[in-house]
Amino acid sequence: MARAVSETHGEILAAAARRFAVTGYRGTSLQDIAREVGCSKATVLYHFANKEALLAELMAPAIAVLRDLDDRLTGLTGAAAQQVAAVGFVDLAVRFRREIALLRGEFPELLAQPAFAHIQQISERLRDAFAGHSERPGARISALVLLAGIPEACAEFVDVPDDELRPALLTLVRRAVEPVESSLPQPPTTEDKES
Amino acid sequence: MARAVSETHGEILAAAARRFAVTGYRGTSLQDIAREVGCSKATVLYHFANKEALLAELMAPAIAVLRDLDDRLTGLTGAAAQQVAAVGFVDLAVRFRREIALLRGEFPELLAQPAFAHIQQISERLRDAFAGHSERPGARISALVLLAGIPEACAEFVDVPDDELRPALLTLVRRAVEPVESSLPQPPTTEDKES
DNA sequence: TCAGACTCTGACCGATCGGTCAGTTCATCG
DNA sequence: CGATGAACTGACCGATCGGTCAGAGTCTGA
Repeated sequence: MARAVSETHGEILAAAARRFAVTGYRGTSLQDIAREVGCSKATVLYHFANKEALLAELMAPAIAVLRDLDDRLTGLTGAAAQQVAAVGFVDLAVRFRREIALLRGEFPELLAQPAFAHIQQISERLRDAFAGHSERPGARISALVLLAGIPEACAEFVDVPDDELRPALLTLVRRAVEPVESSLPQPPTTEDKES
Repeated sequence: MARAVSETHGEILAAAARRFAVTGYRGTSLQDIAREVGCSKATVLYHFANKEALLAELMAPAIAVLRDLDDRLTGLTGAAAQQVAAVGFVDLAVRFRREIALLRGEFPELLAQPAFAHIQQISERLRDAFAGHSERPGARISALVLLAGIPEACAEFVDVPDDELRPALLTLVRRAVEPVESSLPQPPTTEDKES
């Protein structure tokens, strides 16, 4: 009955994604996943060190893109940071909205897990960029509303095609974001916004 | 050692609020709450039928206001509905942001509990109103971003005073919301928006 | 004084959780 | 053929969960 290793590994991963999307991470037991695959719980733990490793592998691509966005943000300030953050984050949320849907509302406690320790800091820098590094409360509040609301909307509209969801979100962001006062006379370097 | 009933009852409620705010609803056990009060777990369950009843009593005031908003929304369409929904929802989120913070990201599964069965429907009607009852995807997407993001922002900025948070959010909503085409020539009846 | 109601508790329950482990099956290869 | 190692499993573990229950302590009013 032993299948090729990669086969079962992938099946477990797919089953986990399906179950997490329905009942959430905490609400899904290893037994549930095993039942869906048609193997024993011990088999799941043979292929993955623990439950957290299963989630980490599922989220790895999305996290890689998030880190890349964080890198592209370093050094940018004001309107330039706003622009890169907005385009990058909307793109990220749209592309990985299925992964986001898996975690529906479990981000806070999930981020506390060792595997996602750095995500917290990245999201704080992203929020700063969204606010154009402004200290004005209005700017920071708008930034957080968008950063929290966009993933939620992406997870909800899983079936809306990318090229409909993305422009709608970008239009919303442009309208909603507080225009930042150019404290530094910074030329709008929009050259790398589509890299 | 027996205290007055209302005293212990209130202490348990306060302790639960404190613990829920830190570790979330699911992440807080009845034992945790009992430890914080300085009584036994059985005492907690003497004063409250079960864990869900504890949460329900904690959220009761917020839910009452939400139902009231829902009532005021019935019959309204287009821009009028948008206006009432925006002002009402922002006010609700600001006033009860401590209660919202308790549940940080646990809304989806919490709403599945019997005690909150009707909330799901109310929030759907609220989303419709935010979108001005428009079917345009852009309008519906913006509505969901705001409806999901505003509570999150309110929970995050617990320490920002009301009269700073509220106008910032209202400004954001006015900028972000898609202006609805007045399909019905409806006079802007804003008379009851501040009742 | 005493019955009954109220408040509170320790001990216990069944269920479920993530995770471990010894051992079985089986394909591959020297 | 026999040895090896990867794939897989059932049985089991300790911990924790929400919840139950019989009974102890205390107060009150007839």
